[in-house]
Amino acid sequence: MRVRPGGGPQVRPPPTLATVAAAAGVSPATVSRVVNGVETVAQEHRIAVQEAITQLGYVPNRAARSLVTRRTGSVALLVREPVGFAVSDPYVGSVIVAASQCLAEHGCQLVVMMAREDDDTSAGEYARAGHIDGALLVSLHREDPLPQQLLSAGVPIVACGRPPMDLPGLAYVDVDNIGGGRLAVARLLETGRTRIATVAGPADMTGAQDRLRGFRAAVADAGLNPDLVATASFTQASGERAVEQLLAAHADIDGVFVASDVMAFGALRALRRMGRSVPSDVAVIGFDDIEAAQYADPPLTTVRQPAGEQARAMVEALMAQIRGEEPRGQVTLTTSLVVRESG
Amino acid sequence: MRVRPGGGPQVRPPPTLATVAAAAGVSPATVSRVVNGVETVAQEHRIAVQEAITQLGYVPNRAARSLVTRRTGSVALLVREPVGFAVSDPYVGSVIVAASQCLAEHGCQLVVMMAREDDDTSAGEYARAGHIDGALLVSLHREDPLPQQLLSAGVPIVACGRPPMDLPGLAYVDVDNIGGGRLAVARLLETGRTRIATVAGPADMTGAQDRLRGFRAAVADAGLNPDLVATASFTQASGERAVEQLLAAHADIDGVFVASDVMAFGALRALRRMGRSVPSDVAVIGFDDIEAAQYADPPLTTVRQPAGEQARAMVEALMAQIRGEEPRGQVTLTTSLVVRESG
DNA sequence: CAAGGGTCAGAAAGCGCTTTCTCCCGCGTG
DNA sequence: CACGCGGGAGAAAGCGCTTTCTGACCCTTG
Repeated sequence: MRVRPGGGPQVRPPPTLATVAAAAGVSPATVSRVVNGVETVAQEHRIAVQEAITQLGYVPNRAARSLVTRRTGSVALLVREPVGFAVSDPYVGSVIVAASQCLAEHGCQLVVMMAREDDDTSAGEYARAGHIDGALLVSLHREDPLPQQLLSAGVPIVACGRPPMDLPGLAYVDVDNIGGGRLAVARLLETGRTRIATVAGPADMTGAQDRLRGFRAAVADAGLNPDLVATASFTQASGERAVEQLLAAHADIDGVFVASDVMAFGALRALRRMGRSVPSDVAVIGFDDIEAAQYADPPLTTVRQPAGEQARAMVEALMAQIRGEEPRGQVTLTTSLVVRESG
Repeated sequence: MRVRPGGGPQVRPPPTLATVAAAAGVSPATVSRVVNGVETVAQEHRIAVQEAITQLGYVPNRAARSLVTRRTGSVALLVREPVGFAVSDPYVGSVIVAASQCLAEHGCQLVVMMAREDDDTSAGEYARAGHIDGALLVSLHREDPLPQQLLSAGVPIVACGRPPMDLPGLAYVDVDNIGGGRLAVARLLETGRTRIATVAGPADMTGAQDRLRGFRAAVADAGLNPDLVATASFTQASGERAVEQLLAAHADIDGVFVASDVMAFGALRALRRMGRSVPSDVAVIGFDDIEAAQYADPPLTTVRQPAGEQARAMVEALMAQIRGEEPRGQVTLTTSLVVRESG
């Protein structure tokens, strides 16, 4: 094919290393050295090359580079969730944004891949095809074979949150969910609540279970009943339903710890519908501190997890692994209480 | 470097085309033909190669392939917005998810890049470095030089929504925002509203302006005052403020068209705080039909734009361009009204 | 003045793949 | 029987880059 058939205006091919070398009057090797910041190049040549580069608008071809260096400069973010969840959950969204920013500082790109029911192997193959230097794993579920696959293929990975399966070598960055649950209960106790319930997340996600553990421990410590528990699935609708059930069974509940802000929005709605005022009748405390929490009605008191910090820690851990350093393994970040009006 | 210094378990390098060829007793060229589905290979060899591939777990190296084919199998999604917006705006999120799905069906990956204040050229360079077959542009602002850059570099692009700048060759997929604005007003009129206001989006975004145009036209057609307009920035907080201002200036407003669901949530909150009940005192109609709209209190009546369809159309248009076909140029999808309880 | 050492730049060998180009072989045809 | 033709497979030439190896040159030193 000499000319693109229906293609638009003819575009001349982008300049290559050789073009630059010719323009600067040096060898391709020298240009490569300048581009890669190798020190042993005479000042005079360095300048000539740099001028040629800017003048020609040269940009190194990544495919060619990665073919020889075995590094691609991109990192995958694998969301192991059947679609939509990732982007519909604001906390995950924040992690994605922050990770993307942080990777950019390392000169890396983020490739976002979501799980697909019909083709569960594609992510693994993609990684193994060498199109990626490493991967960030989000929303892992217990039976997912992917982490094991990547681990044994030697692909550097870091999980977001403590993974639900038992893989000793798997690095992760978690937040202190147990402590977060305790924090919420402590606040409810402080404000004089004595019938404290919780809306927990799914049973196969470690974060959700840890929050529940923290809740139970703190409530039991206070000598109260730790079994006012309803389970939901991190969506607003499920949170709404869970609170309805809780109040139907125990009309005297005066405080609820809801394991995510999005579910807490559902909880607020259910309470309003059932004629309870927040926080005077029932206090509500969420988890995440997503942006919308401050715009809820009333503004949501919540346990803050540091999305940005978590993303940053994950990226740093991953970059270290990619550089071949011994991974630091597991990191846990602290959570904190943000007091607003709901509880 | 013979051995990775601190690296984990030793991993043998992935099999190459040559490995497979040796195992199958054919030449590398034949393996390549089988992998790429070229017909002129004897059945016998084809089978031998396929067996060798599955047995060795061979995955083609994308960098090597793209070096020669000049195709990478990945497409960028460039969000031209200073961070966070993309993922915090559920509509954009839905488009991302749908585009990613649709691209996967074409065997392509999505690389998500957000604008960064400190390095505005990186996206353009990345694209020109040949790491990408084409790009989807989201949230374009008027002064953005990127589309022009990509266009003249010959990179196939498709914009999400009609672009705010004048670039004849730029393909895009828009939704009928004007019609959507009219739809909302028609509904408000139907339910007997006579003092109809709107919360509009930013002035430099075409979608926002088109919705406003539709609003104005329909209100004027009905012989009502088309100037009850407040401007906000597509965030919940700004929507809340805008409605406050509207009601402060015109206490008798009985219907509001809010140009996005997220802003409409803010509007609902402001109305509640100001003691107006929805929809009996003031009807509220949003735009987007994001998932949360049905969980609002009251459930939000809204103008639906087809996120999935839009993403799909964008991807198809882009793939056509990549294949070198004459681009179909501009597409506009219809919007529809989803009646719930708020208006 | 010769030998040794240190700097810096070019030549060239690939990285793993696709894609010509070439060749071989078996067939039908004049 | 010689010839041409075409299907199918291998040889080999790169794609654009990095990196080792080699070598030229200059400076220091005995």
